[in-house]
Formats: sequence, structure tokens, C-alpha cells
Amino acid sequence: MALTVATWNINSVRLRLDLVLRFLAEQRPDVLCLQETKAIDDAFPAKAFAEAGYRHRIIRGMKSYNGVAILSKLPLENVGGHVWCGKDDCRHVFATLPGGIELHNFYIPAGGDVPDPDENPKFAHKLAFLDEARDWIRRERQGGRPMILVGDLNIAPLEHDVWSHKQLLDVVSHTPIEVEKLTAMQEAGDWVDAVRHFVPADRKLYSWWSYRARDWDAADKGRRLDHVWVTPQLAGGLREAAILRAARGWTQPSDHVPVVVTLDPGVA
DNA sequence: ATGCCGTATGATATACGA
Repeated sequence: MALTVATWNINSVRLRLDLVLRFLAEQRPDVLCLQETKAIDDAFPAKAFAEAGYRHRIIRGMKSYNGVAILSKLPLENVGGHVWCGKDDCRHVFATLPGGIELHNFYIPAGGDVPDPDENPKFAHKLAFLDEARDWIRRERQGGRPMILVGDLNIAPLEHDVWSHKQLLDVVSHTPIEVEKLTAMQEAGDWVDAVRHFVPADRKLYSWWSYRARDWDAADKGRRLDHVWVTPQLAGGLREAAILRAARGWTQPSDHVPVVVTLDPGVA
């Protein structure tokens, strides 16, 4: 029985409810993880998702900023979310899926403009978050349970995860210090990058295109900021991965597009 | 990596995104 998991930074779930419903109707993932929902829990459009077949959920939202959610056709157990860097700012939510797979949905801090932690507290926060997540993963993975980690990690780690490696070396999201810390986080859990599992490292791959470009499609100055990682025992069961570039061209789109991964949890 | 667009808010400017 295959399992399809999707992740999407939606940049306001209320404004883009119709786009999310369209995505769910077209792709029918078992589970959808959202980031930047920008809605307190009472304002989250849970009913619309339940009517679309996604009756199970865990949501953690706040006013204006951040906010994450897991919406699922399958029952969710042991749901919750952790506080990171001492801030209860709704950047993480988790659940256990049928079959015992632990799913973690992250919204890692963007980090502001200036890539210097001494000058820019937002960048310092991002680096501290990555260190804390690395240490947490190291502990969490001791149990050896199958896990999936998804989200807007706000870092494009590989050279071809950005349109120009050279021109982005000083740009927050692709600086060496961020890439180093994200890689440490990945290695701490032996995570397999489920999308790069199917796409060679020398092929350009993006999940985000700035709103500021006049023509995002023609300029194609994207970055791969959204990721799906799986633990090694799930890697053998990976069947398919897709980044839905077309969603960037929908009416009033998010600047991120969905990343969708299908795996067979029964195959080691 | 410049650009100057998009979202949310006790708003008509400001913070934030990356």
C-alpha cells in the first residue's frame, strides 16, 4: 500500500484555500503538510478540508506569521509540536501515521537579509534553530523508528538547487554556513533526500520563485527550499517524487510549489 | 541577487518573506 506525502508553503491558507483544494483534488496525497498558514487555529479552514476527505489534522497557528499543519486522509496518532529556540512560534508539528511512521513538518526561519549572525538576529535565530534541530534529530533517531521529515527548510543545499551557485553564495538560503548546518542536520539522521533520490545532483531543481521577478517562468531564478527527507529503512520503498512547478503559474499563487513523494512503507 | 511583489494587520504604513 503506497503512501503519498506532500509539503507546501502556502503563504496564507485562508487566501489560497481554493488552490489547496484544487491541489488535493488533482493529486490526492494521503497527507499534506503546510507551512506559513498565517492563521490562528480557530480561523483555520478545517471544515473545508474535512469535506474534501482530509478529516484528520494537527494544526499549530499564530496571528500573521508562520503556522504549520498536517492534513490527512489517514488517522493521526501521537500528535504535537515542539518549541524551538525558546520561541513558541509554530514552526513544527508532528504525527504518527498508520504503520508507525513518524512524520515531522518544519518551517525553518527564513533568516532575514544579512548573512551575518552578529549583525542580524534573524540569521542568528536560523543558525541556532539548525543546531538545535540537529541535536534533536540525533536523539530522536536513537529509537530507529521510520520517519519522514518535510517542510520549508529555507535552505537550498546543493549547487544546482539554485539558479546560480556563484551569485547566491552570499545570499541567505545558500550561504556556506547554512548549507553546512543543514547538511549536519541531514547527516545526524542519515536522512535520504527523497527528491534527489530520483533527480541527479547536476540537474537544476527549484521549489520557490520570487514574487519580485517580472516573469518568474522566463527568468527561472528559483531555489529548492522545500524538502522531503526519509530515514534509510524507508528509502528502498521510494517510488516517485515530483515538484509541481505548474502551481507557481496558478492564479494568485504561493511563491512556493508543492513537493510530492510516494513510497511503499512495506519495502525496506 | 537585484528587485520592489505579496500577505497580514486594531493598517492607509509597517513587518516579514528569502
